[in-house]
Amino acid sequence: MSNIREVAKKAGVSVATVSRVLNHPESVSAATMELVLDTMNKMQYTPNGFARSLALNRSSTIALLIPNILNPLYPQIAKGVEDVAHQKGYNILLCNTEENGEKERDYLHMLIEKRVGGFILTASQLENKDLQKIKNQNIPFVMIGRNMEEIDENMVFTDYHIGAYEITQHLIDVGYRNIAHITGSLNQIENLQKKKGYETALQEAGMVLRSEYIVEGNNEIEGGYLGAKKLLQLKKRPQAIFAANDLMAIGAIDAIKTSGLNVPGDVAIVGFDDITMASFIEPKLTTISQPVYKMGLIAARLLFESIENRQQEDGFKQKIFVQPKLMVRKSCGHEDRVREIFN
Amino acid sequence: MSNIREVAKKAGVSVATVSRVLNHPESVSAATMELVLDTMNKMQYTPNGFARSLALNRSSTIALLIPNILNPLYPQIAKGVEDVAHQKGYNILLCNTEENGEKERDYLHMLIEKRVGGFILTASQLENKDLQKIKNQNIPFVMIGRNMEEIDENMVFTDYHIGAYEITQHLIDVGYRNIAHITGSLNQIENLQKKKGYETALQEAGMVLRSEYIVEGNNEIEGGYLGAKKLLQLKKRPQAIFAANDLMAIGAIDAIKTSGLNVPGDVAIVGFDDITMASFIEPKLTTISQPVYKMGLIAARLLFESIENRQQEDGFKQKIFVQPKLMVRKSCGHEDRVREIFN
DNA sequence: ATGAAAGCGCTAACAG
DNA sequence: CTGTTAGCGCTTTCAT
Repeated sequence: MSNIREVAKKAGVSVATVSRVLNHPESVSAATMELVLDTMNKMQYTPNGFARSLALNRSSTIALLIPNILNPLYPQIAKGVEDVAHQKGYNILLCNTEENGEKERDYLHMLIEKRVGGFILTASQLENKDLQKIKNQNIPFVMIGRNMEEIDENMVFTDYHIGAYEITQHLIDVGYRNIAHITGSLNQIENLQKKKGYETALQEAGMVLRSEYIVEGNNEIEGGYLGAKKLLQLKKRPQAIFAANDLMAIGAIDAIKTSGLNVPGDVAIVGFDDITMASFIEPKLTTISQPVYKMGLIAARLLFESIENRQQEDGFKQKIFVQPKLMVRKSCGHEDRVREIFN
Repeated sequence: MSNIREVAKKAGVSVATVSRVLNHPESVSAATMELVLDTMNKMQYTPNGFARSLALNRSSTIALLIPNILNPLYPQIAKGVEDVAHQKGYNILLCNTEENGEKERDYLHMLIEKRVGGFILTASQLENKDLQKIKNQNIPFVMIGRNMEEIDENMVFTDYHIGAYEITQHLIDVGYRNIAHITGSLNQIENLQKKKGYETALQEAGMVLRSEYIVEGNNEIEGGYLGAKKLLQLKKRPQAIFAANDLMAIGAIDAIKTSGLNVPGDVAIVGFDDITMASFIEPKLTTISQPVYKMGLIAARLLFESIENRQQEDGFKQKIFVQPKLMVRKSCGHEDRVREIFN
């Protein structure tokens, strides 16, 4: 693997000149230019990025931390981030944290050593102390998905509380009285917020909260399946279930079907996220949509803004709020109920 | 951001010693060890990975190139790769090539400059010339998914031809005579192989190939939808459709349903890949399963093997063949047909 | 327009 | 067990 010195020697110029044709082509005569380019080609020279980054003290890679790449939500975010990163000539270091704070912290250190240009933290479990570490190293970052009122950083998020509130409200509007909730992992703040939204909606409607109607899932299809099975065994079977994400909703639908019951006839199901598959399962899933691809785009743009202006007294932090949106489809039994009522 | 020299000075030792506590802790006295560790902490020192990689001439990151992160197949592969990479203390540079040879080649250059430790190329469109470039730089790589008989490199793949042959065969066995095929993008070799498998099965069964029964899709849900719509308009509507991947199969099912027809009653559908959702759509999808997560694992292990033995006269290349497996579920109408025949 | 040389932060001989 | 020092390959000032 040849280096800049060998190229310089072979071309009969100085290393500075070779460096210049790469970085400041305008400052090199046409003849030299061609000569150097030519010998680079002949020698199959590829500049060494490490040396370059070391000299320049900056890299062209950013890090993307996501909790679970197998949840279709996150590839969409990744796509958004990738689209702008690639356009900026950056690469992405992908880290799958598996919703594990330890692993996430682990990655954090590796990435700081790698001197990434910035971080995008998705549904991060990092604590203030960890974030402080990033800031101490003066590495810009933006958070996606989690609204932490108390910290003043770049973030783009939707309000989980409101989303959960709205969809529960919708279930109430349709006419259900006994509404259960399969939560996500309750050590994640957004799942607490969703649970809160669910509870608030119920309370405002003057309904009692029944603790047996709240079961904890694990954010995966299987958790939804298990949760629904548990709910089906209750003496007083719920009429509707709000699953904290679409994956669990899909699992819940599966559980209900395999129990010989009908969705939404016997039990209505709604989810959260609006992953692509939500529109393709049977019945089509009523859910809360967040524009995740866009959120990825926005977060990445925000990040590059910070990267490009890092020298400045760190500018204003932005909190970008994205409106969650109720998508009424079939699984909530909206139409059926409406018909029933008017009969 | 402090560096090794400052730490050394503050701790009153040499830079070599500081370096040693990081890289060869066994060769440092306990007292010095603690002292140095302590001042590192105090100064919030994080070693500079660039400098390290430059001095060592090796990095701890590998690159993963995938065609489309939005196709759930690839996150599974990524998970497999990530699992072993993380265990080895490596990070992953993720590149989404969008099935675009240009973009892939683009990434290739960036990654070579970044001196990644190795490449995992998934369903790559790279030509021999490009691969040669990687080899010239002496960077190990392994290919996933595509069996290129003619080149002698590490690869793990399933046989697309056989898979397509088998599932078409199964359609024939069930009793269908008019079997259509929605292909993937035909500029990708695996889709040519699948098409070939479909054709071979038909021919061996003594059936005629009808060109109007072959329509080209784009590997996405939408392509399957459009393809199926087109097929439904044919004078002689096919009884069964083999879609070249599950995403398109899902699109095709949607198209048939929205046309007021029934799957598999009116038209049977089968896919390829066995993505998670294949078991959750209605009817459950008959498809060909490839153990993609495992393939990711295997590929990554293979890669690390090459990385760790790179100095040796490059060892044997391995071609690991993974058996595709027919998953018979509902969408092919197997049971219905069997019943019909025995009535 | 070009060259000489310092320096980015680290590792690993080599010497003690 | 520890220190001195020569690189690793590149960019950039400072001369010319």
